[in-house]
Amino acid sequence: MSAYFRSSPQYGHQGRGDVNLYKLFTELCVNLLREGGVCGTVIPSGIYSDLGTKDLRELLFQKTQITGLFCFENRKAIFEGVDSRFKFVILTFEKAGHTQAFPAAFMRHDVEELEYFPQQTGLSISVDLVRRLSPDSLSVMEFKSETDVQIAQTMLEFPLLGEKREDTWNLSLTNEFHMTNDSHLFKTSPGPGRLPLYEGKMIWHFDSRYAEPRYWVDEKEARKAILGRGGQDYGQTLDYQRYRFGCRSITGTTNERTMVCSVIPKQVFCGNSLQVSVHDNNELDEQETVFLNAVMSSYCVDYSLRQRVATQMNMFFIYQTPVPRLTASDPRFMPIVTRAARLICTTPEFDELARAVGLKGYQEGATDPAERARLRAELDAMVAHLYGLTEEEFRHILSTFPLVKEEVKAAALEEFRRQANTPLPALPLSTGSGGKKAVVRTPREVKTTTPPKPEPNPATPIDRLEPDEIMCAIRQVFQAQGPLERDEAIKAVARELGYNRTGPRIQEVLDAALRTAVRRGILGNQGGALRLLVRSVEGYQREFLKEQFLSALGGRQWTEREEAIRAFARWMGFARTGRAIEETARSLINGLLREGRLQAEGSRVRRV
DNA sequence: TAATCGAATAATGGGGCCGA
DNA sequence: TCGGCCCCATTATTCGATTA
Repeated sequence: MSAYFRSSPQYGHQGRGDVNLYKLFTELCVNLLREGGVCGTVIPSGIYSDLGTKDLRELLFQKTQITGLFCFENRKAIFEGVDSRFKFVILTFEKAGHTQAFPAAFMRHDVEELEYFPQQTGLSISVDLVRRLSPDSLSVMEFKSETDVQIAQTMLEFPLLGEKREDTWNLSLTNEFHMTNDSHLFKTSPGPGRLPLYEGKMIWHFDSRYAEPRYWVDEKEARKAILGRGGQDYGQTLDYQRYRFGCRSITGTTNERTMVCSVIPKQVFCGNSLQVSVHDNNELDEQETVFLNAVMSSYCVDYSLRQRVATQMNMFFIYQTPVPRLTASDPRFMPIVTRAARLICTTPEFDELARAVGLKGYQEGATDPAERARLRAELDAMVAHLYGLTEEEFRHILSTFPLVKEEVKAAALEEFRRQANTPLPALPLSTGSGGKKAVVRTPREVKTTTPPKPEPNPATPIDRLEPDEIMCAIRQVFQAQGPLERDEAIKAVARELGYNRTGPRIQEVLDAALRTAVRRGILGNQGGALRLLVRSVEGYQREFLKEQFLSALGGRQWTEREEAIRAFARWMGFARTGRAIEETARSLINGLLREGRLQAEGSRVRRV
């Protein structure tokens, strides 16, 4: 049966995964429609989230105009006998043209709401945004408000975790042992030569002993299984002998937390309900593992994943999460690492890890519940700042965790506010009253080829700074701080550029730069205060961007495309030319070429 | 052949409701 | 007030399938 469907030309968009009636049916609907015909169908939510429906989404985006994606949860037993957490979609589309944006509503409980959809409920999601958020799967995130879209775009300033980078660490996940396929290896009692088998339920945030193990594995047998039949065991260090990042693969969006992860001790094996990081190519060192764990444990990342995941924390979801991949060369790195390490390293098995991040030993781990709560609030706030979120946005994120205690959320928010006023201490470790100060090791040499952020040289006179460098500083400041009066703004930008005093010359230059920023649509003037107009490049009108692109290009000289894109990004104040900017700029170039406002020769372009 | 994803099904324990 | 029962949240297990 499945062979028939897989080979049928009329079912050419079924993609990977199981043959599934609703998938077949959806494609059939598209095929049967005449041009201009419309279709409405009730199907499982997998249509917008699963990897196996990627091709179908592509088909719907390209061959139809989607007129509605209304998703409801079966909480109120709209379909009897179906699990309450199962989600369905009422999908409507017209076979005409293609979809640029579509109205969507998620996690509704009452079908009556359909009456007001999409006029009064729901929001518009652009296909372009879907492509940027989920380049690998085209899965649609479950946005419930414009704030969600905004936050997603802000977070997208950082590279997706699955993107392999030369200049920083990378994450690759694996399932070590399969609970079914490898069950012959599992013993039900500990013994000499046996190591515990960790499962998902055994961990919680910063806690790798949340429950006791059920199974043990003979180390020799396990090594043999890991190395496979061909692999030689000459005593080499395998991943289980390192500290690893591990996360639960069984989860749910209505659970207290959706992303549950921790650093796993050495000398344990992991079942497939606990996916772990791969280290055999030095992808991640110990400090970076701790850093990754801190970021992944945060409400920010969890919130992002909750909008994608159903019940399985699949790897492709994790790989499509934007994560700031800081290294020890960044001043914000160690404050996060040391705090997270104090939460993780509370037992002797983490002594080595504690030392690797600069603590004296596991004795410096935080065991007092109040202190642990404080450290967690600090970490969550730090990560929220790292992502460049506003207080409103962070508040919104916290509000999407109804099962988390109010006081925990309040502490995180309060800490967020405090950190907004007081920059983070470089050496964080105040271990409470009477506690000893920890020593932080000098950051190790990082294997970065390019420094993550070019530090402005404070010695450079302001007149000699590149104008675009000032634009980037302006965007940076407003991204971090929100609306500012003109005078405050000048001071803040000056500080960002490394000037401690704002003399008359600096004031003059920066005042002019702020006006330029308004002209370029970076800032807006609202009631006397300046504020960031648009956080990321896709918030702009396309026509406006085309003008800006041409302006950034300057005269009629030939410019390499790459260089032109970079110049455009700086012109708009974006210090990093991320994927979003890159894609937008390429599309602008194509548009301008079509309109004859730009000409191309090989890889170079110039104004006409 | 290992890695990975997807779907169906199930066990368990707590909380709350309800009738005796 | 108490016991039974159902719902919900949580945490899986198992099987089927494709793809690199």
